[in-house]
Amino acid sequence: MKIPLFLYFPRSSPIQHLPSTIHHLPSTIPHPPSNIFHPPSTIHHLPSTIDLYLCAMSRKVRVRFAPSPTGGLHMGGMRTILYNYLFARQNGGEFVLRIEDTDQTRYVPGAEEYIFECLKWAGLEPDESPLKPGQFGPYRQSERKPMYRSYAEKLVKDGNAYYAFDTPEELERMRQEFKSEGNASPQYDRLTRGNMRNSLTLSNEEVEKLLSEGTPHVIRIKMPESETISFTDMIRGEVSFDSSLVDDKVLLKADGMPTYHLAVVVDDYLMQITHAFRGEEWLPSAPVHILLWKYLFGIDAMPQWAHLPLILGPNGKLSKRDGEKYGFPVFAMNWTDPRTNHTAEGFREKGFLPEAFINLLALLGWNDGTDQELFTLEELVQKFSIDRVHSAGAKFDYEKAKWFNQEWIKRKSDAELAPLVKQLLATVAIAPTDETLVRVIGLVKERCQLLPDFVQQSSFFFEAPKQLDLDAVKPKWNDAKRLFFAELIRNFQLTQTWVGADLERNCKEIAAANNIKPGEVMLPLRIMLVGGKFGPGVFDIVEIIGKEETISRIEKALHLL
RNA sequence: GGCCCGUUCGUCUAAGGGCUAGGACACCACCCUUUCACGGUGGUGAUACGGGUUCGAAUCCCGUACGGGCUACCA
Repeated sequence: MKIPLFLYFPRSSPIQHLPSTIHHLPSTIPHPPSNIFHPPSTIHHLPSTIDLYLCAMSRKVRVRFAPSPTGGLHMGGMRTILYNYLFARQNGGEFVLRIEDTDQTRYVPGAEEYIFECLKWAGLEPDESPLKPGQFGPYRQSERKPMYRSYAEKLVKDGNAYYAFDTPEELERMRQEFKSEGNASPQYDRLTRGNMRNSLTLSNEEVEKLLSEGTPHVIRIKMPESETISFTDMIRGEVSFDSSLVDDKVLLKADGMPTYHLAVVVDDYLMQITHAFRGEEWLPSAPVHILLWKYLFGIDAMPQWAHLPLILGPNGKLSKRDGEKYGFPVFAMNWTDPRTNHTAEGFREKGFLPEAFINLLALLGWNDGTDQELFTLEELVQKFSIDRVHSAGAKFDYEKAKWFNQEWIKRKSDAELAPLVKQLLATVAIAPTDETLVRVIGLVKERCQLLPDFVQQSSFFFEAPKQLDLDAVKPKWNDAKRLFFAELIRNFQLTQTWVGADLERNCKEIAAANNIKPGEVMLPLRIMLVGGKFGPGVFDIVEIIGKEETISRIEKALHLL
């Protein structure tokens, strides 16, 4: 039986394994009255399955992908998009694309358009986006700037955040000062905030004065002294943090823009997001986001989180650099950095079919429990389930990725492939007729892993090979063979109907008459026509390239032998 | 360093207390093939380690080791 995904049942009861850190907490913790904050004595009261069910039932499923337009779209991001898309389609929900461009110093022209193009190529188009606004716009955070400040101010008013006036130099000095063996990177937190210039340490008058003078400042969350912050991740089950170990993250920057932490919570709320998928690298900042939900909108409104496992390269989180170093694409499409003009390879240009790309991405961390590995997007929509997503990171295997592509090339019809191959052949100035091209594709497609392989595998059908691998022929070349080929040419010249099977029979008869085994002349003939030791059956090639071209290539080769 | 997450063939993974630990990629061999592929058959190859719980542990618990992530007025 299939359980709709939004009825999420934790795999293990949260009560079974208390976090070990819980025992070390001081015993004098205040007990806040929320059901998601668990001082030791109330740890059992997680929201029940029924609560989650009721909460989810009342809302239409809405998910979002929120990239920051700073460069190429990583395959990990692409997989997050896929899972979002599948989840939305499967639950009759909506998939939103929101641009997280709150860091104006990292603005990269063209990056946003590039992301739209990736989605289009993969066929994972959002229901709402900057290009297709719904009723929750705007869909760029830079255009939502005015909304964030009031939420930050509310946090300050309620005592959950504070103004901080420290300059970058002062922050750096603090980090140096508190650096020790036991603490490699001191945080702005309960231990250090008392030494800094903020509305916690300054008098009200001073704060008012600084504010009215327009002194640059940020707003930071004030992490509680000692609470256990827990939530149930859709993939990992219960995860807990000790609030005293989390730093006072900046919520609103000096330029008035929110940081990711504030923006993601405010926007997810305003856009009525019900399920939030993101990479595992976000797990450590989850407690900040949970607290913000509690302070701002109530924990019941918070989406269910799923932190997806990372896609790993040969050494850790897969990076653009890995691709360059080991020769495989990391981005969905080619990305050229406008500043350096440097291009990083993409799956599209490398010759992957979007179907294959989606297929391999889906299987990186998920499977349906059977031996099936090839899935169409429609099948994935049917069969995907978030609780079959692995919690461990998956190392990317380019060899297997190519296998997926090869399988998809074989699955596609010759006619479907034709326009793609035609485009590729055009780059080497070959312009075949559609009819011939489709025939050729049928003969060579199972020899191609990547689309550009079609050029090597099919160009000799349309033009004589520029180089012949004569070294494969010369060692065993002799006068008997020379005579044979002379006779073969004569025979071909006299042949009226040009049918591969008949020609092959003739060829074998001539060989037999000259006391030559057919095998001895097949390879030389192939080299003469193809140039190398590859390609479909020799007489399939002979038939397609035709009488004149066949004879001409044999004659040309004979001069070289 | 601290916190968090993780650990089954080289890689992706199956097995939700009960078989000989299954499949796929890659690799090797053979078959098919007058080339290269496709296809077919077979093979090499894994439960990190140590303790528990249990009649029985890859599976549940604890510890250790190892791997990864985070530790910015970046996302």
